Amino acid sequence: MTEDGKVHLTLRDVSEASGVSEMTVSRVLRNKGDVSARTREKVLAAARSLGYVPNKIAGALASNRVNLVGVIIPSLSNMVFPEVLTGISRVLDETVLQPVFGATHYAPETEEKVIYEMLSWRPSGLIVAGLEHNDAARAMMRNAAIPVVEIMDVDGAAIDANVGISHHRAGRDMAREITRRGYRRIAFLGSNMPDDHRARKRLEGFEQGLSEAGLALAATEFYSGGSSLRKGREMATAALAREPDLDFLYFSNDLIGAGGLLHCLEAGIDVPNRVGLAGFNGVDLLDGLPMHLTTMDACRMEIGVKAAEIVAGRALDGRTDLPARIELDPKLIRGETLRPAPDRA
Amino acid sequence: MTEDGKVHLTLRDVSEASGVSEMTVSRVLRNKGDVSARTREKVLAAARSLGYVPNKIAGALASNRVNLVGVIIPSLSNMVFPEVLTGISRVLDETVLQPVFGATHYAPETEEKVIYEMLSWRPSGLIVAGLEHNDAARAMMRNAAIPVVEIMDVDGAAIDANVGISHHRAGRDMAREITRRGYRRIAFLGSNMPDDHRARKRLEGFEQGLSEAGLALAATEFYSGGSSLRKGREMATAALAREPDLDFLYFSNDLIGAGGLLHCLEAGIDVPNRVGLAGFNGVDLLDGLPMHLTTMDACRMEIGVKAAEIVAGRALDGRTDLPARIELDPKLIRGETLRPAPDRA
DNA sequence: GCCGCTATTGTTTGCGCTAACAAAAGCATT
DNA sequence: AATGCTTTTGTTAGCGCAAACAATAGCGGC
Repeated sequence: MTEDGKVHLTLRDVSEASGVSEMTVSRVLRNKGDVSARTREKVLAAARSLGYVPNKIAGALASNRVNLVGVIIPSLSNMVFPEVLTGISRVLDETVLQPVFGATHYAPETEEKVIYEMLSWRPSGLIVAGLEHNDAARAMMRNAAIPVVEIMDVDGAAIDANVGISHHRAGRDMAREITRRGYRRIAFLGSNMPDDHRARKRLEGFEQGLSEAGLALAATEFYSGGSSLRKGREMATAALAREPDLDFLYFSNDLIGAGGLLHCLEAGIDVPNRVGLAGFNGVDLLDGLPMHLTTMDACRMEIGVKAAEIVAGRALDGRTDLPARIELDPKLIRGETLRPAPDRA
Repeated sequence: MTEDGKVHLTLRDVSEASGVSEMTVSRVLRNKGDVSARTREKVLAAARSLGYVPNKIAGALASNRVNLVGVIIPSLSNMVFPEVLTGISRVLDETVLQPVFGATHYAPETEEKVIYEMLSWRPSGLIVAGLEHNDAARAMMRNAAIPVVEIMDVDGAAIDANVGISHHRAGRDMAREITRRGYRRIAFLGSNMPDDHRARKRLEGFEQGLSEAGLALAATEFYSGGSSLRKGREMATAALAREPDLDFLYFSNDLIGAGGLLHCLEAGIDVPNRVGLAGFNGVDLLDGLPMHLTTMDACRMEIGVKAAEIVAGRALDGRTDLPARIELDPKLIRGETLRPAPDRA
């Protein structure tokens, strides 16, 4: 079947092969407008036998509509984002829109470039992780005249719409849970990436929560590069060596938290009584460790769903009634690395 | 600065603002052809102050060149693929090409749709995971007249170029290592997805390797859904309950393997003497477990790099001297869950 | 068979840009 | 100042498709 020879098949080829006008072919292939069943069959048969694939570049230019949604996140290898992407896909799959992904690697200049590239394809919407962008990026998104949803974080001013959790609050709430349970010598262990604003905000909120209880961080430990169990182990080891009387380790994510937990268990430390631990994210990949790590769910899937709903609703249905800001509730997952709370009246 | 008002800025707007022709603006923004420094400055200033973002849709149509490379993989949330994507990005970042990702969720019809969508954007190349595709997908890729690289797997016939490892061989080699070390009651534990052809090939190779030693699988255990430590634990528990005299558990990936390992350690089983374990992939995220899991490196990063090099070399430099098939060597990572090999003459 | 409709098909135009070619400007040499 | 170059800028046409409008076919009622 599938003739070669021609390098680029166009509507004209299908039109000639089926004996109708290009416009009719176009209508058949897009299911747009009325076409008689007989003609439709003829056209589809011709298109199929030629192996014709429509040229969306030309279609987009002619119709001034591009059914793409740019999704810009720091990293594809961070376990945090796949779940957000799943939420986005789940919603967009029900529409004509398609997500296109770009990664910034936590670098503002890279983010600017990625946004520029995305916008140069004139997408129907943009979903961007975080509220921090450089001026150029911010200006481009403001001028783009498409729905822009900033996700993950709500601590700051959004350009357009915003869906996420307050990382500041997440940190503060965790601090309250920890202090309320009687832990007093508390360490923070996390990444030292200056552009991981959400981790920074959690730390700030955490410190605020501690200070409300009259406490300050007893130790901090930072690492660079990607997370892994090993990094968590090393940090826990180092922190406990330096400050042996620590009684709580708060990690900036679950993977390093799990590593820290493994270290403590191996070292024969009584968890959660002698030392408690907590992470962040609610990564269920890790469910299955000897002990459930205390963590806080970041509502990742739901963030993706809500963000996609806003983009789809606005871009496709022209809805203007959709919320511009959705703050979700990170929920504490108690696990077994946090002592039970004391009874209170 | 950035004037609003106009919804769509075009070259003409920049041209009028800077007092030169559209063509000259186009040349400046693409760094193409000679433009005097003075004109260049004028144009760039105008473009910047207007907030102009070129329209790649129009550019691509006019030039018949689209600097995108479609990358089609089963899943973004499988820990296996981020590393491949990293390899691809690393190479393409040095070129004008940009990767665009699509996920098939291991469903051939979804794959067909994703390939169709990708091709309708007329990309410069395609990188597709696996060698198994339905007829329509295969025909489209054959007719696309662009470089198509099938990755991960080399056990089968490729459409165009092919980079990967032999999963059949990986399974067989692992069986040889295991039997050589004296394990005899061996179980396979993996996913039951009918369309995970690479896992299937590993199992087939594994069985062949066993039969060379006069053995057969003593047990199999399958799961559905995503991998997690918990799944691995459950499968190990179930397999050992059913066949208490098993002395080896071969898992189809590292995550479930790690779960199995945690179960064995907790149950007080002597690893690797009473029971040995192995996984597949070489996921270094998990480095940091109480014991290093034996596994086999799937060369994921290198697969991405080589595939991208082939696409870039062919699409950009018109090179025809690039290899059409690259088989990489999966390397055994011994870890500590496999007994030492007996000495041999 | 003619009218007036609706269902179906066709024609023209232009989306915003770049390739190819055309023209003009700059500049040293004679 | 005219010549022959190179460098810089402009003009024309068309990429493949879909919107808007135009035309034709089909069909029932009289």
